[in-house]
Amino acid sequence: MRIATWNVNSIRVRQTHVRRWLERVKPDVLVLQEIKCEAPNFPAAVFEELGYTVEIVGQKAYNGVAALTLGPATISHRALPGLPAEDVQSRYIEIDYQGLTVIGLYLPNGNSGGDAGYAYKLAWMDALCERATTLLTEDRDLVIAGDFNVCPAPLDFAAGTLPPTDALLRPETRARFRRLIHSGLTDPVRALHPSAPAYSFWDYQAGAWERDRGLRIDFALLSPKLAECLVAAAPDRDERGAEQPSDHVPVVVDLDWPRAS
DNA sequence: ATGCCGACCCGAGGTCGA
Repeated sequence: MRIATWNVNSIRVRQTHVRRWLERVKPDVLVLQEIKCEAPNFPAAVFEELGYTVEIVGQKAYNGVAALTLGPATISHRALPGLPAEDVQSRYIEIDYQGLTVIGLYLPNGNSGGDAGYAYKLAWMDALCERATTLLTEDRDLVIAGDFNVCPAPLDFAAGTLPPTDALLRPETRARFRRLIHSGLTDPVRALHPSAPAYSFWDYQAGAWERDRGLRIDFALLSPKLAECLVAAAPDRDERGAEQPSDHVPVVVDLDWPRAS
């Protein structure tokens, strides 16, 4: 089982990149963030031709998430349970696929909108912790993947790229990420690569890619039984060097799951 | 420290991202 997450920064601009990547890497599941379009404008046929089922939680211009699965999947949630009903930002998708529950998310950045913008990020993280706890209590085999907009530790960002007050670094942000991990989830990239930066994002500006001044903010967290099946996990850095790339690269996790024995 | 780039809206230039 190969599971991947990718913030594509517009699926319409990046559809050829994603198609080529799917043909090369052949994940069973790919969750996408920042598709930046409503469902009717999502180029679903491009991926359906490759055998993927496409589930979309779209939004015009901003945000928007989707899940591509090899073969059928069932969408169970189009918004994060526990958020106010009037919240219209498309940042969450939850699907059932081959016995797995897969969440794809685009967590609020929290640097815009002043105090209210940061409070929204924290409320979002609180609701996510609640959702994770609920699903883990139900003993689901769970993957929570996406753009978390959190650098959990100093190793996860190049020195000097972010001020210490940045919403990706602030203590309240990191405490909530730790709470998520402590609920029983494993960060597979860090588990297998304890001392590698393993960045998943490089800003378009200031030569960030050329200088390797990146951030690790995209994750695919695993529930306990899935973590025991971990085989490989890494960002696909090569995609950042492509022509007209997204500022994020895919993060790919391989699991020996379901186990034969 | 920062919006230098790139995407969105539209059909100029403002807004957003991390």
